[in-house]
Amino acid sequence: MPPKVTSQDVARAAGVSQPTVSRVFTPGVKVSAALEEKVRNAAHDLGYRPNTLARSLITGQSMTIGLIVAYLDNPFYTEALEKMSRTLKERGYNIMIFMAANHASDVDGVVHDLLDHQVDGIILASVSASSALTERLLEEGVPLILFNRGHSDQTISSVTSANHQGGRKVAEFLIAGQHQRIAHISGWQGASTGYDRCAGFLEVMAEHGHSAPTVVDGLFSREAAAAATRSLFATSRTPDAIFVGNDHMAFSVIETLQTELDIEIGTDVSIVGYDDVAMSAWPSFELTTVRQPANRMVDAVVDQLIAQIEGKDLTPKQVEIDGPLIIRRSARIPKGWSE
Amino acid sequence: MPPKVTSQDVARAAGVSQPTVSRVFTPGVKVSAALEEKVRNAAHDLGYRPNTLARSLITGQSMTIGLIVAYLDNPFYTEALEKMSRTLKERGYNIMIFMAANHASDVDGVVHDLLDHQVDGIILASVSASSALTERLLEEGVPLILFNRGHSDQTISSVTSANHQGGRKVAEFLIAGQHQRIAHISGWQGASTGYDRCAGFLEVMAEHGHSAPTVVDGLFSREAAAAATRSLFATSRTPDAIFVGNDHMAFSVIETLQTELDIEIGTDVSIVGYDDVAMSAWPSFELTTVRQPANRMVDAVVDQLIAQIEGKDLTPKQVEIDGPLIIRRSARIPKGWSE
DNA sequence: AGCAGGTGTGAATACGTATTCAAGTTTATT
DNA sequence: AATAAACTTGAATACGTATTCACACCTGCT
Repeated sequence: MPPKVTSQDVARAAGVSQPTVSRVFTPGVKVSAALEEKVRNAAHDLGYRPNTLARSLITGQSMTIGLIVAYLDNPFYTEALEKMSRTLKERGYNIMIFMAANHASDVDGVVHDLLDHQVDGIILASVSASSALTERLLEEGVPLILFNRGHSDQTISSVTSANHQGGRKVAEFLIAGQHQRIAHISGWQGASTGYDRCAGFLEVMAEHGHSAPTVVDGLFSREAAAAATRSLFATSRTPDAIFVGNDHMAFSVIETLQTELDIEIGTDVSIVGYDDVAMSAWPSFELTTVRQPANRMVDAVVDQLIAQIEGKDLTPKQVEIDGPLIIRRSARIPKGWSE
Repeated sequence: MPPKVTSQDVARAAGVSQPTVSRVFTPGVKVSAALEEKVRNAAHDLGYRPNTLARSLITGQSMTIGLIVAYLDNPFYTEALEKMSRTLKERGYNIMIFMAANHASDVDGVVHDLLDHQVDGIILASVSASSALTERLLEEGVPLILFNRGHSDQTISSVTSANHQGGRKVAEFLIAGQHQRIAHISGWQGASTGYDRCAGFLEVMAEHGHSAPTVVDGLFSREAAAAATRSLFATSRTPDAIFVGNDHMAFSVIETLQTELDIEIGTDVSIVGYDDVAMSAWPSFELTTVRQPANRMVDAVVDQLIAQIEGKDLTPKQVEIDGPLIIRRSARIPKGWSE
């Protein structure tokens, strides 16, 4: 194992000083063409590459973003993860990733790990943070953004889709479709995404005189959603439409209806989901759903985070990105609405 | 933004020297109980946490593993990713992650990024490395392991399932089921996983006198697999069984058969996949498939990688982990085989 | 009491780089 | 041609920690 080659070694080989080597590899710093040539040649011959750790230690910039993510079984997050990785890499940042159970205590511990590694910023994908934690981060000057999760107090930045508006769209669509008994298997009510979609949905329902539709919490889980489905159909007044809090649960609902209850989707019962993950377009599901534009959401997170890092402007900002209702076969289509 | 609190600050506050503070936070180093108490109190009061960058710079251990992954749309890899994250964290390591297109050139660039960050080891999940790259890593003393991909020359470590054996199992199962026209939509033949499964399958077919069954490369892609399915059924001699190179493609094959060709799965045609991802057990698919034990494979990669890091023993090792055939409804069950 | 051996601590240094500062060199200006 | 201004470069230093080394201290032995 040969000793690592350092900027000193390159300097010696090129007959210049160590700072000159450093300057050659620091963008935006001028070095005469002659010396630059010599340094680059020497560096190439020796196989020199700058040590990022040493660089970060002195600049205070690690060029690393901490990413904490839960629910990786939901393909929406893997799509987002992939996009984040590409986008951040394009902008020169690396990702240090952790999976977290959704307990706040767990998240706190992981965030401290990230801080120890001097990350320049933190993205929380579908997990929330304790306020003790966000205060600490504010002190430390490390920006934090929630991805696909809002926060009650406005002191913390987030990027979500327009969940309230999306819930409204679904209710309007189902009501226009002449459905009489519309139920909702919601996302986890402890999460803003689950709560806001539900609230928007209920708002429109009330506006149209559908008082107190049945709502069951599906907890963003396939199993809970299947159980909720069974409970909805164990009563006398069975639904003719179900708005499901995300696609991941909707697939489970569809399968439960088809397999266990022999109910036909799109005719006997209309199903509408939320997210528009790739699987929603699969022939097995053909799921009508509200699109969360993962690409634009990721761009927004990255833009906002980097702006905060480089601008040192930590004023929180809540971004909501609107998405259309994507109409497929899983729900009856109202007259005059196009597929 | 308050200045970062360093070990110097803690030393001053506790009335000791900086090295003493360092020793308190370095496991396996003795400090008298009295001083340790004072240091821990001062550290707690000031909110001190050691700077991992500075520590890594001097120890030469970043406690970070580089992970490069492709095909994140295949749930097998997200399951593995989740497990890797948890396992590595338990053992004190962090993950720096990159998504890579499957071009070798792309991978080389990313690996250099990782080396610049002084990662202690590298895992390549379903991507392969150029030999120029592996030589460089060997020089550098940074261990590399391939996950779910083998390599022709034996100089590089890998963890895979027993793909050849798995391909054999499928062929034996389908032949025992009295299938007459068995075809194979293979995984990408440029990848060892795709190739080995195919080879094992063909071997058994030949042993039983089925000469030259139809094989089409599905490239691990849903679209290519759907196209392959159509081409198989565009001929006069249509298959009564298809071995598909992984589950991800198998779902696409099943949907194409059901939706476009109105063929019933498990009766008209038997489908067998490979991986046993969670989705295979979904009621919509009920896919018979060879299980790749993701947990055990991840444990093997992590064990092997850490052994190489800590033992500095870089002798390559190829690990193969056997997995059972999981029998479900997507393929006719031979007499005497239990579901 | 005297000395060998062990233990805990601080001073000094190292890790590999970016940056400040002063000195040296070139270019522009009158 | 002389001086001011602009630009390059190297010496020295800083980042925050872990580790070597020497020293002082305490223990247990003859």
